[in-house]
Amino acid sequence: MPAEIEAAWQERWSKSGLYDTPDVSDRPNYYFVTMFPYPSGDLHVGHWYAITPSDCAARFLRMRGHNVLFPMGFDAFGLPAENAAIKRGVHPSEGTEENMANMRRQFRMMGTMIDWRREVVTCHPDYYRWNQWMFLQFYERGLAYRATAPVNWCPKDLTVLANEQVVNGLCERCDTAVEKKDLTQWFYKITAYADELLKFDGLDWPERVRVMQRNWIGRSEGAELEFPVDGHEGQAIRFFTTRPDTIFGATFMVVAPEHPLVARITTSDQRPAVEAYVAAARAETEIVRTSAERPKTGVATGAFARNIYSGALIPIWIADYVLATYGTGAIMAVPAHDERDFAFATQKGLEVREVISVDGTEHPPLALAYTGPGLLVRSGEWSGIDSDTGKKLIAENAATRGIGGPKVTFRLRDWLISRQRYWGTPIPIVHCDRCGIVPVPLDQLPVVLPHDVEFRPGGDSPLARHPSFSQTTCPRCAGPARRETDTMDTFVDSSWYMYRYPDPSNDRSFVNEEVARRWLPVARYTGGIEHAILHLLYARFVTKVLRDMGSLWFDEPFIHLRNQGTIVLGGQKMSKSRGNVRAPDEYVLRYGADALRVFMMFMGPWTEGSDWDASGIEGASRFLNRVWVIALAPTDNAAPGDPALDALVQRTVKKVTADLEAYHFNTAVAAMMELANELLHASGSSRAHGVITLLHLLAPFAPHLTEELWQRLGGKGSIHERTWPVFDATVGAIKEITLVVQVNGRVRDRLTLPTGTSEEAARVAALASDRVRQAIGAASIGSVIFVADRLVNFVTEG
RNA sequence: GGGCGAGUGGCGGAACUGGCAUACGCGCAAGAUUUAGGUUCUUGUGCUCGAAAGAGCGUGAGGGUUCGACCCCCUCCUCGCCCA
Repeated sequence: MPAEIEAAWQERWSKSGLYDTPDVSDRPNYYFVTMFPYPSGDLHVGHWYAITPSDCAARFLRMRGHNVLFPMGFDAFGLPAENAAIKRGVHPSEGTEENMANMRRQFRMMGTMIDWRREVVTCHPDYYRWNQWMFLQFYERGLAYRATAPVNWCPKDLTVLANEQVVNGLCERCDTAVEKKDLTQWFYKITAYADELLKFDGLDWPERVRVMQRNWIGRSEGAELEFPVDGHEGQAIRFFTTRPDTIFGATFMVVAPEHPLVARITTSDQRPAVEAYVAAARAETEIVRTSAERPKTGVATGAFARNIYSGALIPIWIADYVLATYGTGAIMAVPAHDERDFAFATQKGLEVREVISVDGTEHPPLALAYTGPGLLVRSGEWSGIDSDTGKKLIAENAATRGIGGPKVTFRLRDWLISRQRYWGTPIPIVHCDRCGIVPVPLDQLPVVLPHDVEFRPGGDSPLARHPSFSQTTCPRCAGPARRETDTMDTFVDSSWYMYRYPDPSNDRSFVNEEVARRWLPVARYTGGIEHAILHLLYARFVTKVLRDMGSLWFDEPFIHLRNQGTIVLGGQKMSKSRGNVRAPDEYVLRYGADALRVFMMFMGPWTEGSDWDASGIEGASRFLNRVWVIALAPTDNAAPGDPALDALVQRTVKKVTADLEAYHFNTAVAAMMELANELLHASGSSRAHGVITLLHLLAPFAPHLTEELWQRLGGKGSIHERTWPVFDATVGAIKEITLVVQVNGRVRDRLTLPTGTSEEAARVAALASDRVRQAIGAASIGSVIFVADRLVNFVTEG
């Protein structure tokens, strides 16, 4: 039954173009985007959980008078399709197209208000040519560059990864331990925007996400300095420290085993131990090396540096807890004021020298590192000043001595965008023996991904083996040249797709400015919290670059952001790669899409996520059946109205409206259930009005059922084009309240009184209650607490 | 280790700004309708004592502030996320 009604309405909506959103209308435009999926083949329950509440919110805004654009597309490049090609011989484009066709069908089945005319598919050349265009613009501005660096390599996916794609030292996709490799790769210079990316002014974003991005960017202020290596004229070890105020306490140095100076300064008697240690450290992963629980290991190089502040000669050690890829790959160790240095010093018997003291006096040997603020002691001319001032003064002093100075560092690294894989956007670069790196001229875009490639497990990218693709002529000198065969990280594709929906088929620019000005930036964006760093940070970066290029006029892509929680099954996030997905199709077949939609929104607070337990869908289904029965039951309109029911209807309008504004779908559904329960037993004109109002409130949640009932009840046009009910405060006013009567904080009675009853009247009414009098007994009343329309509390004395 | 969030019936969860704890739903029990099952409807459903009226206890544990605490403060436990 629901399935038939639903399919019929989907068909009619599609034919009538109900969800085709015009660029210009008599209503204000509102751009609502929810994250597009990777075309993995099926929309599972997790996708429904992400999308149907967003659709509900978009429909709500539409009924409130906005011209809402709610588009959808596919993040269609990526590894799974290519891995399937290697395993099963299906070309990635075929598999992807098939998957997208199936998922479009499923999207329709959900009853979403997606405007499919604006679909964006990132693996189509008319989309990815703009990836290439942007790359060339970035290149021209020095924001895309090629460099050799130790990069993250996933030995299973056979490609490099961006820092953001390495989670606890494991590949974000396949949980394989990531290795470090020195490779020449393409980067986007996101660090150039590090400071601006720390600002979230004017954004309505969850605090959590902002904190995560701030942590990821990891700005730290300090100083970069150098200490000369004793006995090695002209050699110095540069290091960054956030605590230049503790420099007099630097009693040794630690450099990464991979540090270039290690081989040069190691003394001959230490050489065998150092070489063995370096070899062992190289074999370890970063997670193991930096784990706080792991005992600190290290070997002395035999060399010494001069702490030019304290004047001491301090030993230089190598230890694997210092990473070559962070900062300068070397630190000054201040065991008295850093926990890791303290642990290392204790273990190796190195000197601990206190230089920061809470009370300004020196203490006996410390049992623990003191990492807090204090006064400098044993710090030469700076002794006695506070540590914050000390940081500043010593950093400045280093600058005057020509050995460094104040410095701000970031944890954020540049975004590594090259991937040694086939199924992605080709990087539009030609390598010419004569001219070097030559960008592909703009009029030659797109550089189309060739279709006829050979997929083989392992080894290099299929593009590198494709002769007519890789062999080309240099655009500059017309001599023989090679094309770049790396493709772009798919996060490049998704970093700007929201700018393409308004004008998806434009072949002159990525978006027409006039159209763009009608929609951009995104007013509301919803999606999974797992994208808090990666996708959202990249999208912000790309937006800022496009702004600086003059292509966009705003600073941030997404003004308002909310994240749904994750759907968990068997203790794990539901996802195809984890093999714990539940298909919605069987539920849709049995209960209908509306029931599944309502259930997903009713399960719990959307922003918190939930464990998947399908048994509750019965409740949603019963509720919708009840609405059906109530709506179609004959009503005697001549019968007198019921003010209490009218009031409940109005309060439900208020509650559902407020809840939808706040993404509290679960309590909105609960409120509508309560109203339905009342309507079931009501009759007369109030009931008829209540039914119509309920259908409007329910329309964004259950679009098919409400549309069908609206039509059956003789409504004109689509219910989805109707105006959202407005709360009538006069009708909805609460006329009677339950006053709780407490004696000494314990509830002794409840009285029904008119709203606004005065303290005096409430007191009198309360004391008229036998139960209250009994509870007070012989005691005398001390004070009386009165909260209007809520409670009166008698506090007794003696 | 640091930061953030969370912990409420058998289960999912609700509770405005410190004011009736457990709305709404699932499940369960009893009843009505039905040949039966299913559907639907009604009633009940935190724990303890009690025939009942009612009383006491009760929001992870312990303490505090307050007339009054799921809510605020302190200590601790557990889980999740981010950072190290």
